[in-house]
Amino acid sequence: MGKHCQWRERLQKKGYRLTIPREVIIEVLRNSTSHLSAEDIYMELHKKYPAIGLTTIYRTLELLVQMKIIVKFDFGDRRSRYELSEKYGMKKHHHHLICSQCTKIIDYTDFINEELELIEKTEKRLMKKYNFSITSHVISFTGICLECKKDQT
Amino acid sequence: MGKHCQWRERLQKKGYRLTIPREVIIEVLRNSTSHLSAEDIYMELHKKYPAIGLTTIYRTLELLVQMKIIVKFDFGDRRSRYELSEKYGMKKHHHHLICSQCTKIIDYTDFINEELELIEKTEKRLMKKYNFSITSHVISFTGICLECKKDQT
DNA sequence: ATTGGCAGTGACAATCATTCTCAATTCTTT
DNA sequence: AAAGAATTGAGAATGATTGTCACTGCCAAT
Ligand SMILES: [Mn+2]
Ligand SMILES: [Mn+2]
Ligand SMILES: [Zn+2]
Ligand SMILES: [Zn+2]
Repeated sequence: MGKHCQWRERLQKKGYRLTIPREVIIEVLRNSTSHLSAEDIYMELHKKYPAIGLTTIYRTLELLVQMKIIVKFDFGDRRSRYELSEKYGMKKHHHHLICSQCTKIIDYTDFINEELELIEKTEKRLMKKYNFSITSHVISFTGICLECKKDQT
Repeated sequence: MGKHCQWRERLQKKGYRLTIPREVIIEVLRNSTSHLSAEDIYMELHKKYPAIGLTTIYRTLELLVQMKIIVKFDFGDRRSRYELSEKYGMKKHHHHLICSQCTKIIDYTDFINEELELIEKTEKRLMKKYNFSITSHVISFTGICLECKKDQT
């Protein structure tokens, strides 16, 4: 229950079928807390569904991105990573802290109010000034995480 | 004059040599207003310096990134793109507007004061809370640019 | 000025995520 | 059941990036 089920209707309304691969790929994304790559998903599924091929994973992810059911990220490790979008998953909108040493990624959602207000204000200003319809934003901070700091003697 | 020349000393201090490819690659980046890929740079150089190979471009870019003389970006078109970093180029720190239709990228530098203050404040808060040394941030807004909006009837 | 060592280089091969192709399978609708 | 469309998987192809290796040029010590 809740909106996290509506992706099915959304697909069907556009004439797409509900298939096992689509079901299971979304399920994997829902049950994961991290940012999965196509291959991560493939390996996770392969245990229970050895028939599902990597090509299908890629195709499905592409479709889901296009339908805005999931979001595609590029964290600089040369492979795309995916998250359920806020609307269809349980995760709240968040920003990222990326460790440039170990590539670990911390999601943070505990914005202060000013932060949200300012982003909104900035988006409005930019839309007007550049005649640009903003649909989403990505904010990430890069640096060195605690563990990596310790490691470097 | 100005700090934009100090990259030479920076390289030499670390024992790296000043070579033609390094000189020219930085020159190309300096003279460009857009975000160049390795191949963009290669093609630009190839006219005047046909002897410089693509491999060298990649190697040099990697070195320059590591020395923080340039910055590597991932805009989602599956190739890395590079900019002189604020310290060594003339470009001011900026954020990005990315058109998801035509992949055009607008740099904007006209922050409002609140924007800069809030980023600083947020960085401080995150560093403390997550024990994370933040060295840089990337902020980009994705959407549809004016031209693309017109095109879609 | 030679020599030895090592940074720097370019051609080419290898890698690896992603996309393409195509024949086979499954749904949906008659 | 049959037609037509959507979906699929295997394997080939693609394309950006990285690795290899023999070669070149620079510099310091002789
Ligand atoms: Mn995330
Ligand atoms: Mn830029
Ligand atoms: Zn780390
Ligand atoms: Zn556009």
